[in-house]
Amino acid sequence: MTAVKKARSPKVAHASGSAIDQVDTTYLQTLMGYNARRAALSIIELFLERLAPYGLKPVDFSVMSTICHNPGVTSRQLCATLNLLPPNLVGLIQSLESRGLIERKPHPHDGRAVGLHATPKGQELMVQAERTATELEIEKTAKLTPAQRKTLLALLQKIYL
Amino acid sequence: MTAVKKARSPKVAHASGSAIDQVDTTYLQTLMGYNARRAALSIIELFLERLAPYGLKPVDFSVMSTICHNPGVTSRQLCATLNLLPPNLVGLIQSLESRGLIERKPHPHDGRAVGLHATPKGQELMVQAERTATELEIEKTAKLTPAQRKTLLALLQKIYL
DNA sequence: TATTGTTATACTCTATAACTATA
DNA sequence: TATAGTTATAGAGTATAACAATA
Repeated sequence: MTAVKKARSPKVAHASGSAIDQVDTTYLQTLMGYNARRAALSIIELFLERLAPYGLKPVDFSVMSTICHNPGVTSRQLCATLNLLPPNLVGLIQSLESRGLIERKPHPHDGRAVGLHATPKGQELMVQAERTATELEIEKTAKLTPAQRKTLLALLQKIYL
Repeated sequence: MTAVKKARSPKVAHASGSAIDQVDTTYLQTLMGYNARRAALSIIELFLERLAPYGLKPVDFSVMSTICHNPGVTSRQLCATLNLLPPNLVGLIQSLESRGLIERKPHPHDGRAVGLHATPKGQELMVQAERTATELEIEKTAKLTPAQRKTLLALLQKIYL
């Protein structure tokens, strides 16, 4: 069930003039980066469709979710946590604020920083959005048992955390 | 060991004026898309460094690797296999050709199509590049046992294949 | 009529340098 | 001096529409 086929050496080749009917990706499938990227893009494709009604793309969603679960979090903390660059967060935050989903309040101890808080409207949106996201993910991972799903999450976190 | 903590509801919040010291990402960590993307980006980051000497980025690498293992493969087949769009492959193929890594030969049965073949130079480069990629991946997944690594690959493929 | 490969182009995402205000 | 937030901008990646040549 977890068997992985041996990758073919690049030197092994078909005759020069023959056509390929079935493309062999055995080697690429041995690479974690390739598989993780393909799996992520597959999920994100559906994510974009399902979350479009909320006006949220993956990064917007992760930022909003993190703000909801961490009221008062700063931009810098968001960047460090979600691996974003500060300049790329500025417009995103402004957009969320102008939509009335978040508020910027002065930081309690640091006059340079700004605490980000979800408004009631933003909180309500995210309750629905998170429900939608979780549902979509369960659909996309339908071939996995709940135990396999837990295992997969834990193993992925061992790579990037 | 594979335990997954319960996600906190978005409604649960700290007091409005308090600062966040440790950012809670419990909910995002329950999402496969988030974890797969973070893991992929973590691996790709090192991939870019290590494969830069070969002049190969992830997409170049996957295209070259697929051509090596499938001599005579067409652009369309590459697009379908690697989930790329034809217009975005044109410049990439031209670049690989001008570097002397691949050759374009007429397709045996289809006058519209062009068969792509790795040159000896391209094959030699890819033997080294694939070795480097495999090494880097083993480093990045060092926290996983070989059995866990196999499991992870198989589970990811259940999502996107 | 459908498909392969191509061109042109637009849009999004990501990255870098430099500035200001505060610590 | 270092850090938070910001601005401007450049580069890479990804997307759509339309075309010529061939099936």
